[in-house]
Amino acid sequence: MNPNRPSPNRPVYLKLRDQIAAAIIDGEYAEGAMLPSVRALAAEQGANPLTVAKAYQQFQNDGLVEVQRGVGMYVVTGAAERLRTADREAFLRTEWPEIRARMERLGLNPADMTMAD
Amino acid sequence: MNPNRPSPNRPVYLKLRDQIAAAIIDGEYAEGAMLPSVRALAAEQGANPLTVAKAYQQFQNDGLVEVQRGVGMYVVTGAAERLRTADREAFLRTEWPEIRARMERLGLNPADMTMAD
DNA sequence: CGAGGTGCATCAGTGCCATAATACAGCCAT
DNA sequence: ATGGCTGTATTATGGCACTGATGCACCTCG
Repeated sequence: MNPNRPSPNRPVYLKLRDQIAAAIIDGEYAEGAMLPSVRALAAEQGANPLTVAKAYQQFQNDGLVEVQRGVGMYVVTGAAERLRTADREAFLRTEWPEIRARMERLGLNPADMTMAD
Repeated sequence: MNPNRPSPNRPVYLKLRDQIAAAIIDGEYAEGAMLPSVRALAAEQGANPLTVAKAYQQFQNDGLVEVQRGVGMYVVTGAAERLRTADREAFLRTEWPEIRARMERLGLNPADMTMAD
């Protein structure tokens, strides 16, 4: 019935990526700490190690995690802050305008939206 | 770099569906009026007629448009209102909580978000 | 009746995603 | 040194969603 906006079949590696990013921002994966091995996280999430690796990859490309080959992947210091600010900017620039337009069309006002919906 | 939340490759038929829904809500496709033929809209949007048909299909399933075989598809009376209310409810129930959580994580507050940015 | 417009069904092709099974390369504690 | 843990590369395979092309059934109008 509804527009079903969030893509129905979000790829697993993207879900994992979001989930990991959230964990870093929240400090669940503390800076300097080693994040779960691809095999461990794969087993925990019921996914394939390669899929987890694919999710991890983007973070190392962005220099947010550091790979110590044969040891593990570690969260770089300052990763949480960098991640949050970059995320926020991207959100405001690309997502928010659409959301705002959508809400306006539906007769909703963000300013009126508090904890209670 | 960023989570890239809105699925990068949003399927065409979903984009069309959103676009059509918006047109109905805004009255651009008036109630009782016939909406563009699948071929016409396909040509205009540079898409495949089948893709447009797929976008239209959901509206007829929901009884928002009426098909006169061999003639065209017409917007049912009351479609705009029904569509908006259903959309709004769905938005508040499924999308908004996620958006709110996401904003909170990024240190944003909907109440502070006005027309600016 | 015939031409041109409708929606709709069918089949096939394409690309991304996820999985699997190995194998390799590096590090570390025992 | 050896076993066990890391990440990584390779190749192959299956599934699924999306797209594309064609043809058919139906209606309207002249």
